[in-house]
Order: sequence, then structure tokens, then C-alpha cells
Amino acid sequence: MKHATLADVAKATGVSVSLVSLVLSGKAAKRCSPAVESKVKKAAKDLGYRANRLARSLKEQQTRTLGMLSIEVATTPYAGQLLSAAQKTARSHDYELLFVEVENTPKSIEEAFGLLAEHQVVGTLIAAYFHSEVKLPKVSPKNLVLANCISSSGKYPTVIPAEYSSFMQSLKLLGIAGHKNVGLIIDEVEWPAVEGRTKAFLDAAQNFGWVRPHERIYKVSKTIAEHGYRATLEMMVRDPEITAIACYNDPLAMGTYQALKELRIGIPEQVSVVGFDDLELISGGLRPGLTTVRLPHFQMGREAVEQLIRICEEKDEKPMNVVEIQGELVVRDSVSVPRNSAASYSSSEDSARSNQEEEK
Amino acid sequence: MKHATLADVAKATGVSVSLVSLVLSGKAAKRCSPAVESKVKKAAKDLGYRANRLARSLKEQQTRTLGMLSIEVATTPYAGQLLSAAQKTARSHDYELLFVEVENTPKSIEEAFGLLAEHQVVGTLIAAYFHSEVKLPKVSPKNLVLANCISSSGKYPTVIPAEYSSFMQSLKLLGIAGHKNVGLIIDEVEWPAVEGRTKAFLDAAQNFGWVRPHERIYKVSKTIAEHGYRATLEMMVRDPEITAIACYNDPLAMGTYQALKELRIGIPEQVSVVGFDDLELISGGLRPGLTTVRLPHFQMGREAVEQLIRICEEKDEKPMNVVEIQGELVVRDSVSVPRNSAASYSSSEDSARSNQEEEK
DNA sequence: CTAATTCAGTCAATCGTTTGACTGAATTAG
DNA sequence: CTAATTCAGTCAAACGATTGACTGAATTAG
Repeated sequence: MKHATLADVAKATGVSVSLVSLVLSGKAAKRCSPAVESKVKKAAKDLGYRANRLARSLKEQQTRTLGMLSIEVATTPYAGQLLSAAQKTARSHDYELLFVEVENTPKSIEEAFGLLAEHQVVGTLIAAYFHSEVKLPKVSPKNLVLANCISSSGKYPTVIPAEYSSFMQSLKLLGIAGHKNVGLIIDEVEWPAVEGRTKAFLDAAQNFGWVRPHERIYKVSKTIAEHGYRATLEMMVRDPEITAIACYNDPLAMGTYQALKELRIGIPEQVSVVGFDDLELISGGLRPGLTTVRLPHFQMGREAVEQLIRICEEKDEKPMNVVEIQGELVVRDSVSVPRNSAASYSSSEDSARSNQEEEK
Repeated sequence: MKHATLADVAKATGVSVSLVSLVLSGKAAKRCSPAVESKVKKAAKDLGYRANRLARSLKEQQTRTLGMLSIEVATTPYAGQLLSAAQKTARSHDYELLFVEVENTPKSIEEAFGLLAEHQVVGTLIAAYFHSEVKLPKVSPKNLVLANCISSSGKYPTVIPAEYSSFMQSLKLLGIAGHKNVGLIIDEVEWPAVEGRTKAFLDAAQNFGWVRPHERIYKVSKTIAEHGYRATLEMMVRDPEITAIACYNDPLAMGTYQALKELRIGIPEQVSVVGFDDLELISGGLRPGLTTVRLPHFQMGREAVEQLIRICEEKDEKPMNVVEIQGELVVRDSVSVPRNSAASYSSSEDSARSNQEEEK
């Protein structure tokens, strides 16, 4: 049971294929009597006619299909929002998304470009799932937008998180609360994300007069809870006067929580903690709730597709080259004023004891 | 700079379009001299010729495109694996994936079906991100496979996790370790997943002689850490002899950890915990690592697409109607023998007593 | 009353690929 | 030497939708 075609509708109404096409695409302006028009529409509906996009695209010499290349996306919890936003945005402009997963190698990406070319996509979006550099092949399609990743070529419109100012929001919170002894736990690899957040930390330190910030950066080789735990233990032993810890991401913060709890250091009474990413499972699941910054995955997906469609349709006078999107500070309960400015926390030893007492 | 077509290659070599087509699709058997064949191939390569799939599909009256409908997928951390597997599997059979996100309503799904029909997809996959029931419209395409969801119609091949036997693996672990007092924290909503796991719990209780299992099922209205925390506090207060807690999923187990730590109950020395899902961020991030069951998202995606392709190509004598895929037990460090059966935990009485005292 | 315009539609070419039918030359069989 | 076969290709008709050019009739303008 194949789909009905224009010819079927034409036969059913006894008019020509041309007229049916004109009527159904609303271009029948002065070419059709109202009577025939409604007959055609009725027949189309009865037959369940739907245009064959292959034929239409072939004739029109262009599709409304976008290619979405995901770099090892799907294995991370970030994946969804960006992809979801991309699809919905595309859909709302009557575009479809052809989804392909690739590795971050020129070869793999080039293969995917080839595939997409065969499908005559009009534009391509490349998304990564943490803010990283993507390795493009020498020849790339002209309508290309990068989301959550950058390319050294710098030739393509790029939508990335505003690392610096996003992270700065949570650092400001610590600064304004009065913290002076703040530690940072961060990835040792020099991703763009690391760079921006480190700079934010150092600038915040400068602005708020934080003590010895350079010595209080702890690098970890993997940004997982385990490493956050170890870094925090080390930090608190070496640097017991620290009153706030900023973590590169939420999994690290999860480890920080574990270490602090093990050391009987109260959050946030004795040490405040901020994370980054807002992985709901972690940030909303921890006790107390983790104050963190929500990465704008949804917005990036939407913005990237909108840019892409704009350049595909050449509506754009001059596309923005890099769009930075601000994350949203999500305030939960892991930040308070530093203990030494609060009478009741005059001594961490006391607090530790009082914690134990409280639990009885 | 449009793409080269067969006509371009033909012009470049001075032969007919037909012959180029024949050569490039390897059907030139006896119709072409070796000399011309290599000339054609060279020209095609030089021009970067790639077949236009729209034209090909139009002519052949069938595409190699599959529709992938995701039900509110992308917001969950599970999303990726299934989608990733689906795409890779499709790709390995030379199929592409048109990705559409829908809501779980007949209307939204029907709209998507229409879109996919316009794109002449040969088959459709519907995936949900937790094992749930999907509401299909009255008319659905014939080549349809469900992944991680079920439909009341029961007409379509369905690939779902083996809830019962997957959960049973971790319950067996508790049973074999010698636990007799086991609590279950589970969603109050009657998803298929809840049903299967509850039955597993009751059967395990029967087999291993667990005490009063029915009274030890704690229902929560949301399966998040917070509710796991509250349920666990309640459970341990009401039922201090419990030595093991099985959680419906990992976020609940995260809450269980928090409650047990707050009560100063050691994991696993005093109470063992098992989760479900293997959300790496949680299960690998908790201390001690959470023993849990990895949901077979990747395998479901792959299996579903393979089924789909099989029915699309009508290779299948009789497609399996429901394929259940077993999850993998991931053993970390949250299970040990129960405290009162182990000599080394003779002091567990002490802990238990002190626990109770603390709770007063 | 003729000419121009409008109305209501049809014709036919086109997009790029595929493939069965065809052709003209060369080779082989008998 | 003729007839049949093979070789090396070409022709042309689709697939379904689009759209500028066209047509024949009716209406209107002058």
C-alpha cells in the first residue's frame, strides 16, 4: 500500500497533475475555480496524500534536511539537551535532522560529510559533548556550524558556553559571601573550558582579594568524583584554612562532598562548595543541594541550528562568528558565609564535634 | 559549487550517463571495456562524484532511511546509549537515521509519522528512555519497532530490558551473601519496570526466605535521591534489623547512601545496598562504589534496529515479538555478608545499638 | 462588433539515477 | 561464407513534484 501521489489525486478528481500541485501548494491563485479547488483538497485528504519530499527536493534542487554530527555524544548525560534543542528548533523551521555519530578524527568526520552530501543536506551542525576542539578534514561543507566545540580553522560560526562569565557567577557568589580562602579543583587537560574557568578563578581572586590563588589550584587527571574526593582530602590537609571550594564540574563536587563529610567538615557551615554543569542527578541529589551553573546545552542547540538555518537561507548579512552563551547560576544550599566571619563557626574543631553531637 | 552528477562524469569521459551509472554501481559486468571502466572511475573520483540519494531513492522507489522517534528522550542520561547504538547499527547496514523527538501522545506521534512518511522512510523505531508504555495513534506505519517501551496493541516487535531477571541478579547477590532482612525502595507508579522488579523482589524473598518482604517495600513518588534518602531513614527507624536495601534505581541508592551515612551505618559492613541502571556518574561516583545492574541501552538500540532492518527487508520468516535483553550485574563495593552472620562484625551489635540510641 | 483581457486549466520539460531494450561492430561457430 | 553470438555501449522511459509557457473559452473594454 504505497502512498498516494499527485497523479492519484489528479485521477480521483479528473484534473491534471499540475493543477493538483498548484492547489495543494497554495499557488493556484488565479488558476483554479473554487469548486475544483475544494474537490482537489478533499480528494487529497481522503487519499491521505503527502508530498514525496524526495521528488520535491530533486526538482527544487534543495532539501530541508540538516546533518547533525555528534562527536561521541551519546555516552554522556549532556547529550540530550543539545540534540533535543537542535531537533526541535530544526522542526520548527520545517527542517529535518539526519543524525550521525562520529569520532573526533578528520577521517571519521569526512566520511560523515560524504554521507550527508549524498543526502543533499543543506547544512551541517557538529556538536561535541564537552567544550573541546574538533578536528575537521581539509574539505568541509560550506554551511557548517559548530556547537559546544571549536575548530582551529576558525572559519565556521561557533556556539559555545561562556566559560568565563558562567563560572564567574558562582565565584562571585563566593566572593560576595566574603570568602578569602578559596580552592579550585580543575582538569589538568587544557580544554577551552579549563582555560576559561581558570581565568575566571584568577580574576575573581584578584577582584576579591583571595589569598594565594595560584597555590590553591588542584589539577586532576579525570574529572570524576573519585578524583574530586582525593583532591579535596589533600587540599584540606594542606590548607585547612580554606573555606570554599570551586569545582570544575559537578562530579568533582560530588567527590568534594564525600571528602568533606568524611573529614566531618560541614557544608556549607564550614566549607562552601560550588560545582559546574548542573547535572541534575548529582547537583539536585547531593545533600545539601549543590550550587552550580547550568550549562546552556538547550540554548546552544537552538542557537546553533538557528545560525545554521540563517546561513543556509543566506538571510544573514554577516553571521556572528562566535556566540557565547551564558550559563545560569543555580543556587541551592552549598554556599554560605565563611566560618571565620560567623561567630558560631569560630573553630572547625568545635563544629566537627558539634556535628557529631547534632546527629545524636 | 554544486555536486557533480552522473552527467558531469559522463561528459568528462565522453560516454553515456547510463554507462557511468552501470560502472559506478558495479553492474557493468559485460557491458564495458576495462579501459573505459577505469577512465570513468577516475573521472568520478576526480570530480568527487557522489550519488544523489534523492534521485536514486526516487527511481528505486525506496530509501535507506529509518525514522527514529524519541519520546522525551533527550533529557535523561540514558538517552545516549540507545540512540548511539541505533545510529551505529543503522550505519553499519548502510541505513541513515532521521531523528525526531516527540511527546508521548498519539497526536504528536502521528504528526511525526506523517513527516517520516514524506521522507519515505522504510521503517520506524520508537524509543523511550525509561521502560514505559507508549500511546500510538490508530494508524501506524507497518515497519515499526519499539525499543525500551511497550504498546498496548502488542502488534509490533518490541525490545525491552529483562526487568525481572536483571534485577534478580543483584537480589541473588544479596540472597547468596546471606541477607534475610532486605528492604526495597521502589517507584509507586506501575510502570512495566516497577512490576518486573517488584516480582523479582518477592520471588527472591520466597527463594531465600527473606523476612516479611511485603512490609519492607517502600514506595516513593519520585525516584530521586531525596526520596531515597527519606525512605531509607524511615526504613531504618522502623526496621533496624534490615541488613540490605535494594533500590529501584541508582538515584534512589544515592539517597540511601546519604541516609545511611547520616545514621552512621557503614556500607557495606552494616547495610548492603544495590541499585539499578548503572548511571556511571552515580554508581561509580559513590563511596563505596555501588553494586548495580547496567541497563542494556546499547544492546537495545542495536537489537531494535537489527529487527527493524530485518522486517524492512522482509528477510524474516517471523519476527520475534518481544525481545528481552538482560542487564549486566556491575559489582562494586556496596555488598557484603550481613553484619550478624559475620564474626568480624561482632561489634555490629554495638553499632546497631548505638544507631538506635542516636536515633532517639 | 472586434480586440484585449481574464479565467480555468493543461502541457511538457526538468531534477539525477536506474535499467530493460536496443544497436552496430566484431568475433566466433558451423 | 553466412548466421549466431558476444562485446561495448547508447536510448529512453520511468520515479513524483514543480512551474513557465501555453490554450481555448468566456468576459470585458472600447
